[in-house]
Amino acid sequence: MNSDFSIAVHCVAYLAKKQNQRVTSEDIAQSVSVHPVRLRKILSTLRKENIITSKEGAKGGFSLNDQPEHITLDKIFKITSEETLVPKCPDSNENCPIGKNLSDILIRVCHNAEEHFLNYLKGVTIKDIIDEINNS
Amino acid sequence: MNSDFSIAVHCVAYLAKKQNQRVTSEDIAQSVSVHPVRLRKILSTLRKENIITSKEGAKGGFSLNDQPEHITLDKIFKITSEETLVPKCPDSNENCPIGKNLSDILIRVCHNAEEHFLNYLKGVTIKDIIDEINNS
DNA sequence: TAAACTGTAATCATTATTATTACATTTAGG
DNA sequence: CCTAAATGTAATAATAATGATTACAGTTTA
Repeated sequence: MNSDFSIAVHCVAYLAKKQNQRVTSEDIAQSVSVHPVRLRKILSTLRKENIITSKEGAKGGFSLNDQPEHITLDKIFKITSEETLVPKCPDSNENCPIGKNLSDILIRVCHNAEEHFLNYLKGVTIKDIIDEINNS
Repeated sequence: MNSDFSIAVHCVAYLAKKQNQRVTSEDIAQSVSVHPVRLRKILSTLRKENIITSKEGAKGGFSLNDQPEHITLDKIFKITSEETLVPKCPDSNENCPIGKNLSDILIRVCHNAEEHFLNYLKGVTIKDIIDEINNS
């Protein structure tokens, strides 16, 4: 798994802290310590999923579409990292009854386990994160 | 995440299919399509955790310690891949209140989510896997 | 029309993963 | 007691994934 998920959460939390302002990728990059181009790539997927809005050109930037209490972490995880908990099994031996069938079974099992992972994240909102930051 | 987990499950399922026999890493490698040295490294961690027994020398090899219905996948996951679902956050800006605190919070949240992932795997045994293979 | 932005493709650097080689050690069996 | 067949493990090499950077086109403000 790459760190797109944690970077995306960071971006969204940052935008939530600056609600109703327009923030540049340069600005967010300062906080996350990640290259602005990489951020824009991640922000771009968040925009396509309607989490944020972007505006090009001078005085452009990014802003949040929704209230922090309505944005749950499972949604961000799905956008950035869905199926990454499902292992890539090596292409095992087709002539072996175990090798032949195991990977499909394991993929299904891990997919179900990921659902439970996501279900927990569904209970955590960006507001929860912000609140925790404020209390620390 | 590397594929140690799925390889380990494959090994254990293979040994379960050949209960009471001693199987070589070469033999298992045939089924998994992975280099025997890599397998022995993974098998070595399974041995240290008492899942399997190994015997060196001629006529040596690996065998299962326990009944397939007593081996749950969460245990194998913990041995091979614990904490891999917890994102490595980039070292973000210490001077930014969000950057400073977010990674600890996210790590905790993902750790909890991983618990739910593991809890699901706890309900799946090697016997379940074998049964599914036999029915497919 | 210049400056400040986003959008995105392409390339390069770094890190993680996997395969392979090499060799020490153990054990069975003639 | 010697040889062949195994595990155990370190070290290196090859490959793949991740991340940073460069480059530049397009958009918008002033």
